[in-house]
Amino acid sequence: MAAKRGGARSNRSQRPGQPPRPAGEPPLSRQRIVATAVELLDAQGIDGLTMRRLADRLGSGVMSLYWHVDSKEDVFDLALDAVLEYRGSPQEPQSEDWRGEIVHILEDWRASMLSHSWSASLLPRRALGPNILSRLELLSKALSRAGVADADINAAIWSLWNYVMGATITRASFDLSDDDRAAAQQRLTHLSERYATIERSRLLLDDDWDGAFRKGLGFLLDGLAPG
Amino acid sequence: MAAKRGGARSNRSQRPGQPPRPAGEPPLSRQRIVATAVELLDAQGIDGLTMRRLADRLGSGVMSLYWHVDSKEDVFDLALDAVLEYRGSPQEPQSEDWRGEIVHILEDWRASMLSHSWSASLLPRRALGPNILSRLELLSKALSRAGVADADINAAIWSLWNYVMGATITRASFDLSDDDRAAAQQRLTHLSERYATIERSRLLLDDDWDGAFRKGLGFLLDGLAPG
DNA sequence: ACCTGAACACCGTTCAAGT
DNA sequence: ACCTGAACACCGTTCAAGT
Repeated sequence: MAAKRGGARSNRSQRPGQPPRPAGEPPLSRQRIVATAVELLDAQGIDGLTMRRLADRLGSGVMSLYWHVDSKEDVFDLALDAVLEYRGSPQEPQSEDWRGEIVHILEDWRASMLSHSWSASLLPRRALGPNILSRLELLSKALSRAGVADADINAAIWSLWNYVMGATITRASFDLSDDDRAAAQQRLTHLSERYATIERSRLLLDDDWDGAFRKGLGFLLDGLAPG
Repeated sequence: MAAKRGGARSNRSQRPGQPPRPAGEPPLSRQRIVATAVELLDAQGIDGLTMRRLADRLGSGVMSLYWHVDSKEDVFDLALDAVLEYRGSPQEPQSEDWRGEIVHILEDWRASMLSHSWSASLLPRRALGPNILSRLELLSKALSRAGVADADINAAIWSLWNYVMGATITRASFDLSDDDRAAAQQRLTHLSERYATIERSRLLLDDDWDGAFRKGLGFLLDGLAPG
């Protein structure tokens, strides 16, 4: 068994086309681990991230990771927050267009998550890193400036958060399965007496995700700050 | 190694206080598997569901499950949809209060998911089972009756879906970690120049989840069908 | 301070076989 | 038609040890 294990490991570290890491390999660090985890997640999805594979990519032993990181769970948290760094100009033009500003903040948030589609499925499990908090802060300020009453601010923030997270998660999960969607709509047609209404409106085939996101956000903002 | 395995198995099937299943054990079935999976998920959470543990609870060998079920993924799908069965009276009183009706549908949806908190974290990965579709159908009909224009119906459905799913996922994940939330708010205070606004509004300590849900839903419905 | 390999206690699923 | 055990190819993490 030990021999078999050994064989498997050497297969892994001699991946075809991947020469052994040069001796000048930079030392392990929390940062390098997180960056590589994001790469791996982008390439292989959520189930593709394995402490063993991560270590391989970094050219180190598995257990070396645990010096810099508490657990796999920790890696997930760090990767999620890393991907949510806000890259907008810190000094916004302070326009009068508060509504455009809020829409921009939320569309950017959604876009950041959609460009790393695993991030949506990571959300339900985890905590609020500094980059998420920064975005919430930004949003809160914009809502204040827009004149939302103090008593309504938290509810407004959570409403928008809920909407964005729901939309992003939905979009990311449906994206994986265009065929599934077609098949589902097919099933609907087949059972059309049970699902007559959503069959007729072609709910599952509508694929203008960006448009639907904007439209729904519009409804919500109308409700939040009428006039 | 074979011996060790055997030992582990017999430990498992002789859990303390759990007599061996009587010979009259009902036969395995898809239904029984799903029901037991839900039990197990309720008791142990998402990481607690294991094909091996599931088989143990059912008094069968692991591989017997695979006759009735395609994969673990399949079990997740079935468990999620099982928990979303709609238990309302099929013949609603058809009230004039369309808004109350919609609120009821969505609060019931949220409540169903929150009473099986693992269901929220399952959402991002998966498909639309019959019970989910039924709820969408119900919602669609209510929106029609409320006078939402046909052209807006799909956007309205997805907006409400996004909101409910986002709210449920957020609530379920924050529920696990009251301490984390307090710690996070603590951190905020400590770095208060960066997060001044959300620190002041005590965003992370606000725990009237039900109230926030209803309030935000109100905003959204105001936007969806003003007047 | 930082990195390591061996070992432990698990996983999901394939396969060939049993009834 | 339905159920099974052995085996395969993995996991995350503990631990004692190395530099």
